[in-house]
Amino acid sequence: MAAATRLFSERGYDRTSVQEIVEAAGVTKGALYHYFGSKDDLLHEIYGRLLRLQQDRLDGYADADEPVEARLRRAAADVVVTTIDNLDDARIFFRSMHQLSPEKQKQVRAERRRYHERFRDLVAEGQRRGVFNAATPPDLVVDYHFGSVHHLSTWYRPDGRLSPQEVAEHLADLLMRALRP
Amino acid sequence: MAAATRLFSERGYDRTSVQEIVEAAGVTKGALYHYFGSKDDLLHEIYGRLLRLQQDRLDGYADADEPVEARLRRAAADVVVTTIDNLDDARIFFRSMHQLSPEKQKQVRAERRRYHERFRDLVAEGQRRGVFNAATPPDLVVDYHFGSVHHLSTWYRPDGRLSPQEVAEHLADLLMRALRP
Amino acid sequence: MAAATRLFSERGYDRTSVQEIVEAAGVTKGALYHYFGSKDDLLHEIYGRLLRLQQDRLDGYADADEPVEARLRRAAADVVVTTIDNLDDARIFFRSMHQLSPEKQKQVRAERRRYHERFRDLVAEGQRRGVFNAATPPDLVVDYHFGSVHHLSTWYRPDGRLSPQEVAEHLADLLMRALRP
Amino acid sequence: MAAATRLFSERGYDRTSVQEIVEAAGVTKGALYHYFGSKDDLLHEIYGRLLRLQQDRLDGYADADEPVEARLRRAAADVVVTTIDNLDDARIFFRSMHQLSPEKQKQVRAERRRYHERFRDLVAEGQRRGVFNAATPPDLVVDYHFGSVHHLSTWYRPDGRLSPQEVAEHLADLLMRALRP
DNA sequence: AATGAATGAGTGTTCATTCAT
DNA sequence: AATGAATGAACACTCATTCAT
Repeated sequence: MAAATRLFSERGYDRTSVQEIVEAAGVTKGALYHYFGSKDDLLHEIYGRLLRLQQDRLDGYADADEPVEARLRRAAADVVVTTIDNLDDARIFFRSMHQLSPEKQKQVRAERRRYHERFRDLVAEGQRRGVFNAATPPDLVVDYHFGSVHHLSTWYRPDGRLSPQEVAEHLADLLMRALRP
Repeated sequence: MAAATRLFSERGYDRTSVQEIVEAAGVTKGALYHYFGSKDDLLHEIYGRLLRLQQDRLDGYADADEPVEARLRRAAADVVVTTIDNLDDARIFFRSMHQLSPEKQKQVRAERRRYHERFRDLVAEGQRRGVFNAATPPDLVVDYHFGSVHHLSTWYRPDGRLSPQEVAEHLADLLMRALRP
Repeated sequence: MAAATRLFSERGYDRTSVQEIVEAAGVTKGALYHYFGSKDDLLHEIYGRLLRLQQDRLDGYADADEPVEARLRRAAADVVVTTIDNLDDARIFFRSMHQLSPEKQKQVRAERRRYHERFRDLVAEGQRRGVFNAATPPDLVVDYHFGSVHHLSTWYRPDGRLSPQEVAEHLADLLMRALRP
Repeated sequence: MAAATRLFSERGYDRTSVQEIVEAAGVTKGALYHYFGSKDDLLHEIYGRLLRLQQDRLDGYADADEPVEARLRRAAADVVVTTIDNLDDARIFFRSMHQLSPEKQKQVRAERRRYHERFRDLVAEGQRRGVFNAATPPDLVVDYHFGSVHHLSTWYRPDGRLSPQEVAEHLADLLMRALRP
């Protein structure tokens, strides 16, 4: 999976052959197919790994005993750091969704929706409580923020000027300022 | 090109065969290759078309004789509308960049950088004049906004609740609020 | 024809496309097909040109009023010089015969046989007269010599140490020595 | 390889499709490409096979404990027999060299040069010892002889009047006579 | 558990030739 | 006389997957 993740991220799912994966991993095709039913399965596992990770972290922040502003801010910043820390997974996630088989795509979409909704509920809660500006539909706020998270895999370079934490702080600041009443 | 655009957007560049394109377009392979040097060339043309369109529109707004807040707001909203109006192109743009040949990719990146810089200069100008919050590096502000534009091709549905203009107003509002001093 | 000759010699007949020929010649496909019925025709013309040239020269030497040794020697040396002077044609000749259409191949073979026979008759005449060693069948002597002529297109370089005349003298010497009684 | 050899010899390398090879061999394309990296590879293997065979035989004769005249004569005759015995390989060799990829061509040329040099050294040795005529540069002598060997694939027919051994004796005689002091 | 030879349908691309203009 | 768009069959090669061992 590590080999597949690196290769999928580098050249894209369709441009990576099973032969290249097994060579990079130092195993044989037979062995790969013994553990994964298909190439598509490999991709699905990568999706699952990232989705579980992000969901767990979001749940942790959302359930915390803090004001909603603090909870949203932490969650918004954390997803940035986690995405940068798993940039290969993230790049695959946003680029290769349509290359999953329809049924697996459906499943991934469902998990992603759960994630989106949890995040949206934080926004909606803040709007209800009057601590956030209610002019924008909360779904749109979430898409606004996650667009920028998604976009990280396009422009972020580990050797750039800003650390993951700094980027996370800036992006969380932008979100929180956009939500000021 | 219309047939190719639709198919690339639907199933992705690598999943679309030249055979499918020519069948959808009602021409023969020979005819296609008479006008386009390669499949990659087709993709490049689609990129060029969208890039020119967006650049022209941005230039129009940036050069206008208005306060910088108004110019940035109009540009930020317009790119949303234009993206939604060309959602197939946009989906291809964000998904298939890495499937372009390296030299064409370089060229596209250069044009995209020009676009980014023009937009960034508006942000920087507002920050210099003190009408925008200067806490966030202007490049990051641009990536924040364009992340959400990029993301549109993932979630926006023409039959959804919000019209392109409404989405554009909301997203531009979010940006302007995030930039309030 | 000059463009085609150069290209056929450089990359071989099958590796040269009609498109490349017309581009090199600065004409269009339509124009080429106006004057030549097919690509194969072009090749045939090149064959014809060289065959006529060599046959004319051989006839000139064979008909001369000299002892047979002198006539053979001159003919043997001259074909070397003429081949080197038309090395592109010669390379095409020996390499691409099998790429001619069957009927054109037949025709070329017939002309070549005439050429071979004329040369062979000189050898046979010398053997009858007792000035040449008669141990070797004259056809074989001709193939021996023409093998080396054929081979020139493989190894001869215009910038090499030996001039065409020097090579010709050496090869004619070898032949004449091999024919000493 | 047997199927490929026959087909390449019959219709030429470029005129033989991989499809035809696999059909003649009774295997599938996939199977062929499992063992050979490319069509070019197949050709290269055929070259290698003939080159190794000829080099081994030449080395055997050149290293023998005999006067140089005898060693050269045997080598010169043997290459004729071996060439006739492998006439398909030989025809491919002389006709299709330029269809090999540049780097493989380079390699083949290098091996061929080794072969040429070994042969040439026998000629030079005889010239030094005074048993051969020294008027002709030894490289040219070798090209003279190998031209005729090369040429065999053009004219020799197994059902002709002369057996391989007879042809070999005649051609070796011609060479030895040409080299008499 | 693991191998790797084999499959067969599919890929993007090329090309000599034609023909309406 | 000349154009160049169009054809359509062919090309070398790839690849996810299977399966006997």
